[in-house]
Amino acid sequence: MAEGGYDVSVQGVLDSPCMEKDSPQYDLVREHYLFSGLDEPDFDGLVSHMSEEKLAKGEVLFHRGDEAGCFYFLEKGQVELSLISPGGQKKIVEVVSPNRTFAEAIVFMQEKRFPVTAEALIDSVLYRIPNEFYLEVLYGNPDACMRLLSDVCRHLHARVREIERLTIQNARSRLSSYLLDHIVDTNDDEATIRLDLPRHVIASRLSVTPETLSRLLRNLSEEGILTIEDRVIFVHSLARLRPYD
Amino acid sequence: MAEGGYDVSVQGVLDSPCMEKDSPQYDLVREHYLFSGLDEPDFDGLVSHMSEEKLAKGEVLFHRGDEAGCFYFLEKGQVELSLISPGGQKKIVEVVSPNRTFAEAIVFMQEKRFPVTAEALIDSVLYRIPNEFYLEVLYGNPDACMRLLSDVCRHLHARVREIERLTIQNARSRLSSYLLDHIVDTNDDEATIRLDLPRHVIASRLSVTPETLSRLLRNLSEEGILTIEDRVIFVHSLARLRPYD
DNA sequence: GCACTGCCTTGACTCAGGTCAAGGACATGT
DNA sequence: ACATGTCCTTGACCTGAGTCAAGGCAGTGC
Repeated sequence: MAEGGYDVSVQGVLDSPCMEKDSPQYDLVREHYLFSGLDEPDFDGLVSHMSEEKLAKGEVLFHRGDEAGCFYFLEKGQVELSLISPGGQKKIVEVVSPNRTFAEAIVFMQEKRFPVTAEALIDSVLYRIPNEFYLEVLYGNPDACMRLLSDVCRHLHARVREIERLTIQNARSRLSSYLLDHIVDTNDDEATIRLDLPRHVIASRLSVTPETLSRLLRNLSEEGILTIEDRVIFVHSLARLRPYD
Repeated sequence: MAEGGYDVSVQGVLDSPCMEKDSPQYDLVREHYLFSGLDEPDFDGLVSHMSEEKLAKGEVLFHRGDEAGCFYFLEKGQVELSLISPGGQKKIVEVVSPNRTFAEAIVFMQEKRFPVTAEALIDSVLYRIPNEFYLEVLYGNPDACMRLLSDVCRHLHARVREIERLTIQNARSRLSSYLLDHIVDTNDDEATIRLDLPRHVIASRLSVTPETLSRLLRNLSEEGILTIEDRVIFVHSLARLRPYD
């Protein structure tokens, strides 16, 4: 499964030319911070070079090491970005949610190859944005440049925090951080959390095995810190959940 | 030791106004890719806002969380960038060598705080570059923008590779990668490596304890893969050193 | 209904790497 | 020469998290 040839071409889907002006999708993309700074002609020029791509659950958009000539805007679905070892071990670095771009850092990489593998977690729709056209637009647009810079720096910071979690926090603390990041509702010392991903995906994000994640959740539950109901978790004591080290 | 107040002011050294035009230092900074794209007036304007800073071994330049109004060019010395847990555990994320800038990604961070702590590993000399002036120059200079973008993306990629090493490689493989990255001379299947850092710093970079690093090196040596002479290592079989997974 | 498949949980066992404690090898100062 | 400090190595022991193997529990298809 971790094999798979390096298929640089589009996977099994035909590109449709582009999206309609003033369609809901058009507006969504327009609002993204990487594009909102562009003036209308620039943006429309860019849109005319975008193409839609549909991915079925489990389909791979690109493999790590593939030649990278574009980046993506996810319209709907969920896409995981992962690292895969020659031994077949997989680590999910990030899960992209709708209305977010990904792989935009590629635009400036010296080595134009994707550093991760992208695979659809559920059926997804995305727009492919060719690097060269975005670069062109960017060149004459300092504001857009600054936005992109700030975007990439945010990613960089997120990666540093991930390294921190991996090195100076244990599995339980990582889980706590994850849970605290996914609170949908809270009052006082209690909170409700909705897990929007299957357990094994969360496990990989946290760099533990599904078995360990399962045990950790059971421990927290046995300690009375939280109650689990399928994908919804009720935290009874945020103070006790919060990691110390 | 991991305590230390959040001292935002300059640590124990007076800023000298700036460096002389056409001094060797001036030329060195000028050649750095973040500045080489600037025209002379822009660069000189920037230089007039730079200030020199000297750090003694062990001195801290800034702590994680400190307000960040500038980034740095290291003229000489060695500076470690590290993460420190409340429990006092430290992880060295990067060691900066001379003629490199660091913390430049801060310029674009929404939250203007250093995400790491910077401490001199040996006596060091550096130049402080205020964000606002660099930003100003950058704004009118698409080439410099592109360089910075590519710089930040390189960092981003390095962090992704670090995450990869931490999650899908074991300690031995990480050490192998490190050694392979520090080859000074090689022919055929042999190589010479010079370690330019004390063992405990290398250990932290690899996210292992000094004890484990010591044992790993001994194992490799006992297996006949390499010979250790203080800070110089002779690899007898690169093939056997190279990590498999 | 029953089989099949995907996803999660549980228990028993293993092991890589951390912790703790005790030196050793140099360098520096007195 | 001797103390002191820093950095590194070694051994004995421990433990967090992985591995392996065996179910459990939907959901889907026949």
